[in-house]
Amino acid sequence: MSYDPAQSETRWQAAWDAADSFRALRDERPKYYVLEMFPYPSGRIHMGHVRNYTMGDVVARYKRAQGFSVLHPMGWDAFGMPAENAAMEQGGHPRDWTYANIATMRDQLKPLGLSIDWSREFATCDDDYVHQQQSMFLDFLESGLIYRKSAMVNWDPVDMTVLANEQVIDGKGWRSNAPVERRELTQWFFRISDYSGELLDALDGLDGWPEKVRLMQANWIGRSRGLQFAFETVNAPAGFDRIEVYTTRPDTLMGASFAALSPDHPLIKALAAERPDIADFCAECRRIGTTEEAIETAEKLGFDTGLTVRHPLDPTWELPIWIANFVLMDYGTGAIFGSPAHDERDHEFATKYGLPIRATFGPQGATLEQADALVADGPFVPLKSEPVTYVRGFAGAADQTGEVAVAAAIQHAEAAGYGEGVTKFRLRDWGISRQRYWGCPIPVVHCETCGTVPEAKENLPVLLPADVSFDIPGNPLDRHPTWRDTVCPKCGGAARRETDTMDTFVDLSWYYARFTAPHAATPTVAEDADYWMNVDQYIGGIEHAILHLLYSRFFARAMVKTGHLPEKSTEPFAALFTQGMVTHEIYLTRDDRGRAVYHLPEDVTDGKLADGRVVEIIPSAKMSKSKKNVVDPVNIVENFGADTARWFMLSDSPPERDIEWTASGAEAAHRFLARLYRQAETVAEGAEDPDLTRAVHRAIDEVTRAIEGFAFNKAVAKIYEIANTLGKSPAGGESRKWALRTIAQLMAPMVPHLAEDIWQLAGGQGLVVDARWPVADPAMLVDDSVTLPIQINGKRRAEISVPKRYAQGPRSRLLSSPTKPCSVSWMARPSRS
RNA sequence: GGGGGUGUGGCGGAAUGGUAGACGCGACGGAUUCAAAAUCCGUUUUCGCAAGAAGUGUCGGUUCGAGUCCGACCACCCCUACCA
Repeated sequence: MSYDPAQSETRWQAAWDAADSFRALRDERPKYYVLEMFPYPSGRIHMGHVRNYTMGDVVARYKRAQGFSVLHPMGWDAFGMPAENAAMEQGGHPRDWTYANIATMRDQLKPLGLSIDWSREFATCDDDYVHQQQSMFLDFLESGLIYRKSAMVNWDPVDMTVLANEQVIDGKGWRSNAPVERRELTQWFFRISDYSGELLDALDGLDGWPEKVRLMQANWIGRSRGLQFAFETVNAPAGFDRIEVYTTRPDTLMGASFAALSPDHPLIKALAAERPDIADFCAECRRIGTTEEAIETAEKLGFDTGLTVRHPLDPTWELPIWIANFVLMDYGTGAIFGSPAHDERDHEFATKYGLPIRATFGPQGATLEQADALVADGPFVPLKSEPVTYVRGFAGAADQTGEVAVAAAIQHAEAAGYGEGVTKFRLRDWGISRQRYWGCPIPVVHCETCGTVPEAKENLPVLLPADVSFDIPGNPLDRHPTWRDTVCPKCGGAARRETDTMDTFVDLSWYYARFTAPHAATPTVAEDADYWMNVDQYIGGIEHAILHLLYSRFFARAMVKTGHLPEKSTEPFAALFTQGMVTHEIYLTRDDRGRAVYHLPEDVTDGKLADGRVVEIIPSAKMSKSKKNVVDPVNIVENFGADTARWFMLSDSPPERDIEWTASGAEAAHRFLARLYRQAETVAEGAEDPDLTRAVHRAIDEVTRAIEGFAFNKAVAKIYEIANTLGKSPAGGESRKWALRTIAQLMAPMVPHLAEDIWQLAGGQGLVVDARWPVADPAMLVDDSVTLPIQINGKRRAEISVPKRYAQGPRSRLLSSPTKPCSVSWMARPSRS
């Protein structure tokens, strides 16, 4: 028999199924919950999935062998636009498309031999999941966590839907790539901004998260401390006596030269109604505001309204009110004061429109004249921590840092009563309304008499109607009278259903909790959540560092508040690991017009096509269909077996870094597995080889530490090493079999099928999947005799072999020599190799 | 503009402040074979026949000793961006 992955992988998967090995059970063992971000059922699994789920599987199997009761589930992120787009393009129903894809992908995933408890599988579009999510929505609504407001939204004219700020990239829709327009719509919002401070502060406690992700979230939440105060207007229309302004640099108040308002500011809107020139300017700003060139070139546009405001520190000092396209209505108050001397943007604006530029401070020791001269050509913007000299100060000392001056200015404003210190966050409330069909319906009705009324819980789930068509853009729910028209649960009168559905990020914000009790009649079950939560290790792509993870952290808090999760689940993910992408070279040739023509990897051999043409090679790019640099995992599994794909995914590159898939690497992985299989088959007579025994113990120690540290590439290297050692060892009989069995155990998390083969060939009892993780004997980790390198002035000059007991003690000595002193040192640890 | 990260052989990458280049790929040589594939045994940082010397982006510093710590610079990558 030779290594036959097709046959043996099927066999061992059947054996695990028969033994129900991976069912997650609540018992007396300590629990371990490992979760990989679940896939969107696009239709086929790709190499990124293989890498993600292999890593999770290594952790799951390793923890299982260590005696933990492991929860390792799988499900489907099944709502979303691609299903609807497919229905539009090819006909059919999004539900059918989605469930067919799930079936295909499940069939592709299962041969990988992942230790998943498939009994917990669900899709977010399952009626049951929709039901529980709607039920929680009603609880959140009742707790005041959800509200409805009219808001300017980002409207994607192609997908005909609202986008979250986060889904707008460079002014374009994240999916359609169409320039986003602004529209005013009544929308449902989650009050995530109420939790801004908490979500930010709690980042400090997430020790198991990458620093990078914590930073990205902190920047996204964006806390700033500043002064909010009001300008008194001079000749503004009635109702606009005061204009609220927010600034993080109140210390520059004496350098103010103008007030700038957003084109969307209420005062400007009021003026625009009267004045066509202002209306025209605002329309122009809106148009430019969403195109990509505007963001690139960022030209500052302003319009002088002719109105003025009084300076808060000097009522006789009037500042002009300008409309400025760079002032955003949804940050701060939509109004600022311009301080051109100390702000790049304000300086550009003031220069363009001939507004005064007055320095508030200059370099230490500067006079008023020097400071003013300095800022004439450009703004003076030192670090806030740098001491400067205030030449137009009004609070605190003349010589102080910006930080101190800001605090003093806030104190001054509060004492004098013209303003107060406030902390603001960049984080907006989370708008979840989507004008799409294929999502979780928002369980609310609009009644003519009672207004907006939550659907009664006994009427849940509100399921999507099946008879819909996608031949015209827009939301089919809007034009489905029998579904849309309903009765008010409060008064029984005629009412209309809410036709918006929820952002799919809502579905993703609690699936990890649902896995703890996936088929329960309530969203969660206290005992199950209490036992399984939190997720001990979460694994996924860095692209979810902000949105998904931040929303989930908010959602967990909302679930704690509404009693759906225990208090300890405020932070649901104890540890997070973000894995790198799978990349591949891109192969292309040029057509007669010089345009790129891409070629599939299987069509290229040694840099040439079958017809002999040489291809251009672009190194390491993310696998993408359009560039044709994709390798289908299904083919790899068919040709080499799942273990080869898994082994390659774990070798070479550290898990957090990108890995380049190469055909030669995959073949090498396969060769190694086959060689090891042959070694296990070979019956060798012989005695114990103490060197091998020691090497095996060392391997146990090193592989264990590598897996613990998420350094799977090092674990793989150590297994290569011990396999090479075994190949050269004269050991035979039981001692050799023990070595083989131990190697099988060490490999089992990575290549579980081959591990079972070897375990069996080497006389292991039962399944290796049920074997307890081996423990290294500390006494075997040190050699009796060690080779110590001798350094002279840090350079290796010699090595000596000494009995272990002499390899202790001082590490270096300073010696005198006839010419100059030199240091001789020796390492108190054994030589490598 | 702001924030973060990374620079080590031909390549992916190893190295608790203590022998730089583990392990793998590729390449080269040999064995086996009629031949090839597969397999097995070697060699493979550079210069040098050798002894030896140099060597972790560049320049400095700390240290008996620096890929690792500190400072400056260079290059590349990622994220983010009119945030008042």
